[in-house]
Amino acid sequence: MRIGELAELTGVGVETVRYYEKSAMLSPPARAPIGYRTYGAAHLERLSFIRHCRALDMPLGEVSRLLDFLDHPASDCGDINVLVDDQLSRVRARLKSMRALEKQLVALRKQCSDTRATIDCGILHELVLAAHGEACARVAAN
Amino acid sequence: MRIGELAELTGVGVETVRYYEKSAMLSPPARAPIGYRTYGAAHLERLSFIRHCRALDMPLGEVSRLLDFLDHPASDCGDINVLVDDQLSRVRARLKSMRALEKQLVALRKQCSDTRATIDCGILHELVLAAHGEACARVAAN
DNA sequence: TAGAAACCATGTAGTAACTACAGAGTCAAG
DNA sequence: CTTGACTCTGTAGTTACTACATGGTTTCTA
Repeated sequence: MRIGELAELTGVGVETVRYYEKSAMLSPPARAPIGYRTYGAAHLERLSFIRHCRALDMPLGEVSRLLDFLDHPASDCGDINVLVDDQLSRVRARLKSMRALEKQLVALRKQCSDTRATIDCGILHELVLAAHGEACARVAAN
Repeated sequence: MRIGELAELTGVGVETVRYYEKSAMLSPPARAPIGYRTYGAAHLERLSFIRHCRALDMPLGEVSRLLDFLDHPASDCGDINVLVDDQLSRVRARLKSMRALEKQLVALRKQCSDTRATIDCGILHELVLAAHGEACARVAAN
């Protein structure tokens, strides 16, 4: 299988596959006499694994650690639990701040529902006021 | 006010202030005879505005557009509404995928609650199987 | 008043995870 | 036989910062 086919099957770009190889996520494949990369089923599995983890929003560094565990089946898996727990708390923290964000944006959007001059736009007013308030709070805190 | 004070008041790093200047988010300030940047209240307001928008997770490009609106108060504000709506849908899309993500991670975490050999780790098994399944689905789809 | 700590300046390079070329070689189809 | 699609390498761009390296200035302390 050449790089284009592998990329298609896994839904990533060709450049990304080469990038993964360069950053040691994928082992260098065999080469056809002419120099073209030649992949087999093992590479397909490994690349799918990487993409699945990335879909879970894991940083490549953590995916790399998981791959190490896969390559050393005798090792203890306690660290895997920790890794997943960490990922889960990152996701939850992010989720929390995104929810707050959504609320703020909805409130902001309510400030201006029709088209008028910028100078009268409730959204812009609101943003300026909020920013001003934050700056003052900081000044007062010092 | 020198750069350090401005940075402190707005809660950003000194380097970040210089970065904003370089990328034209902040206009170049006056300079003391010795070359030090000298800021006034206007810069403080503007930087606070930028940080507030960034806290709403807006890309700098959009913040820059909002600043343009601020600088041209006579313009029509319809585009501001669109901008905020776009930001809101980005946030909501992200929120949706994060929620799905959390579910998957929780399910994953359940696969392995105690320490055992990596080869028996339910999490790793699950990840491998899921990745395998995705790859097969893609192959079948073609 | 000397010296150290803290501040400021510029410019460059690093981060994450790709993405987008430029320039050149190879291959299959019409 | 040429056109288009594919591949190769290497470099540079993206976002929003952050971290030096190197050198000048100010301010505090002994």
